Amino acid sequence: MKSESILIEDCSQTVLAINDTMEILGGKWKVLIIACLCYQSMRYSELLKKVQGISGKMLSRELKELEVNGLIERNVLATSPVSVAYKITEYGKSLKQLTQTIAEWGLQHRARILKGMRQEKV
Amino acid sequence: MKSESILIEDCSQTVLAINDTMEILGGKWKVLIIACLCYQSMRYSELLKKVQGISGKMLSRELKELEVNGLIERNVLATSPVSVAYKITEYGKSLKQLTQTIAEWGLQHRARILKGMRQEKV
DNA sequence: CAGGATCCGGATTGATACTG
DNA sequence: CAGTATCAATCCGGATCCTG
Repeated sequence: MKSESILIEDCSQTVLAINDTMEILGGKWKVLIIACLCYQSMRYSELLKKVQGISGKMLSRELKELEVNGLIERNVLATSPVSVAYKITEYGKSLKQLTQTIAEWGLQHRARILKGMRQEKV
Repeated sequence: MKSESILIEDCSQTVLAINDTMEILGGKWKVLIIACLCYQSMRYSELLKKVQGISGKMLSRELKELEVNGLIERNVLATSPVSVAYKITEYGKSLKQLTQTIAEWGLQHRARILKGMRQEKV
């Protein structure tokens, strides 16, 4: 019941809210793509390298969905063979905190694993 | 190499870190389950109701994985027909921030949609 | 280079029935 | 109540080929 950040007090509300987010960011790749684009705009081929393991098909599919949802912007550049730059929108930037939180937890988790999981304070 | 909050400066590092998190929280349900259990311990049947849409099979499977990863704890209660209480562990609580961030974004997103998406500041 | 179309195997998940 | 087992449908996603 804090004010500040909207903090939801009800569990059911939280479930609904999380589902909403999931609908947009669900799947295996969207968060990764957003995270990358939060660092800098990239072209298709660059993303293909950065987002480890994604296939071309998946990448274009996910990019399209993100674009539809207004999280990223697509710009075709009139270069020699044609290149396409993807950049995050202002709205998309609202996800930066989220991606960072996820990444940070991942780091901490890894650190914990490497430490051999000592001090299990369960 | 900052101290404080580990803030990752490299995009590739972020991708790896996010993948680590995904391995633990991937799928459609784990975040929801964790979020619920962050509010209070619950029994199987309670979770089944709270986590809208999940099937019994999925619920028990996900719970098992979360338990293996040390995020939740399972306690069989010697009640009449037998009930099982699930509670979050200390380690699991480290995900609370994450679930809240996700939920808050979902709320904001919904608010934005309802507003008819005015002021598209793209 | 960007990305659509197609084919296809494997992973996910739901329904249902069953157990302790 | 808290699961497990089985079957079947679906979806995910990779490989490959093709276009502009």
